[in-house]
Amino acid sequence: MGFWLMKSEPDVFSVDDLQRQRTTSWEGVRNYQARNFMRDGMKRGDRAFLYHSSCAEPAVAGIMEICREAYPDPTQFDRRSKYYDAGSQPDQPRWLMVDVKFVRRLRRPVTLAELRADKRLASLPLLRRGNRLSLMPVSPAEWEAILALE
DNA sequence: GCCAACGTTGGC
DNA sequence: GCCAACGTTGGC
Repeated sequence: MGFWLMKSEPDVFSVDDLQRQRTTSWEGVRNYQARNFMRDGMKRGDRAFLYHSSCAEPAVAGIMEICREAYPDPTQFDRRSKYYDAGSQPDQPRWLMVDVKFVRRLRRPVTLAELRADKRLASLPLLRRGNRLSLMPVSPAEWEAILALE
């Protein structure tokens, strides 16, 4: 089983929203490296942390499960969507998404500051300076280390 | 293929 | 709102 971390701005989509909806399509990934992780790495049953970014207290907030593997993101073909991509051809979609389902909230949010303070997480891409990946793999050891902080 | 300009991300 | 860092674009 693989482990991941996926960023979301809570103003747009938060752990509260996921808990309410139970499941959601992870639309709007428009970065090739992140897309490749979804396409080549994410498998049904994998677990992912939901991380709140661009907010007052950036933190890992919840746990999700990948419930559908990568498939074309329809928003790339929707002219009214902010994720519309005129360069993507319907017979050769450029962007993919996965579906995720709510597993549980963390007992309390584990903040970015707490993650930074933990030596075991030193190589987590999230903590690297200037990192802009919206979705990244987490090693089993890192997964456990983060859970130990909640 | 290089690289400057531009747009976006995301912590603070 | 600021700004550093990075990815993308497009002229050459």
